[in-house]
Amino acid sequence: MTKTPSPDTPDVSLSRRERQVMDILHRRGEATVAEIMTELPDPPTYSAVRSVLRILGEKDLIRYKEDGPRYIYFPAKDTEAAREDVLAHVVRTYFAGSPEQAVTALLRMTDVDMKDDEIERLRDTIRQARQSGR
Amino acid sequence: MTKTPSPDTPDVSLSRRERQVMDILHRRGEATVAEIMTELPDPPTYSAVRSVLRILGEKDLIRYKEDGPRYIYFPAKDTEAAREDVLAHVVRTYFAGSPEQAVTALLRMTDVDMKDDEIERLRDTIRQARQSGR
DNA sequence: CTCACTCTGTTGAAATATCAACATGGCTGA
DNA sequence: TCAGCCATGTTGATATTTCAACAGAGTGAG
Repeated sequence: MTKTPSPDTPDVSLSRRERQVMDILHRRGEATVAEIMTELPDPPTYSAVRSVLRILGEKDLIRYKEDGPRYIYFPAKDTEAAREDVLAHVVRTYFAGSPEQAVTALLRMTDVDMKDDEIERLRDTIRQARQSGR
Repeated sequence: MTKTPSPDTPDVSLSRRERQVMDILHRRGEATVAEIMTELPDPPTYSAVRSVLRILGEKDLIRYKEDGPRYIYFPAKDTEAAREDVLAHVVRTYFAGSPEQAVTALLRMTDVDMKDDEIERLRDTIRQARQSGR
C-alpha cells in the first residue's frame, strides 16, 4: 500500500510569511536563504527570512543540507505527499469534493477555446477509467 | 476610511484565521457568524469571529446580505473566479506549471488502483482535446 | 598568515493578528 | 406593551508574527 502515513497533523496552519516561504520551496524544490529572500514579495532582510526558516524547521516542515559554507533548504515532506494534501484540500474546499469538477476546471483554464463536447468526452473517459480501475 | 487601491488585489496574503474563514465560506457558499464559529478549529468567541469578518470585509474579500435580524456572509469573488485563481496557484507551485500533471495526480488520488495505461489513455485524450480546441 | 567577506546563531523590539468584553439597537413573544 | 434575547458595532488588551541588529565562526584570496 502506497498510502502515505501522516507524520504530522494535517491541520498545520501557517502564518503568511511561512506559507510564502513554503510555496517558494515547493516551487523550486530547494533554495538558499538569498534565493528565498529575492523571491519574497516585499523582501525583508536576510535575518528576517532566516527567522521564518528557523520556525519552519522547528515545526519540522523543512530540512536543510550543507553546501559548503551555506545551507540549502527544502521541504521536509516529499513533493508527492504535499501534492496529495493540497489537492485534497482544494477539491474539498472549492469543488464540493468532486475531483471531476476540478479536472474540468483545469482543462477549461488551460485551453479556454476547448469545445464543450470535448470536455464531456473527457469526463466520460474519466468515469470509464474509474470503473475499470476498481 | 474606504481605501480601495485596487479592486482585484493580486496580493492575496491572508492571515491564518482569515484563510480558515475564507475556506469555510468557499466550501459552504455562505454562512452566518454562528455557523462559521462552530466550523473553526479551536473555536474562538463570537466576537473574535466577527473581528475577522470585519477585516475580510475591509479587504473586499467578502460581502453579506441581511437575513432578518442577522447577516449571511459569502465570498465577494464568485466561485468560478476563485477556482481559477486557486488552481493556477496550485499548478504553478506544486506541478511545475503543468496542468496535465495536476490532472494525473487528481486521478491517482481519486482511484489509487487505477491502472497506469488508463492514465496514459487519459493523457492522450487531454492532448487531443487540446489540439482540437485551438 | 591575515584580512575581508559571507553565512549562521541568537536576541529582543516593532508590527500585526487574534481575541474577548462591553455597548447598542431591533425583534419577538408573553 | 415591554422585558428578554439575539445580533451587530466598537474598543482595547493579549498573543503571535514579523523583522532587524549584532556577535561569532568558517572560508578563500592575496
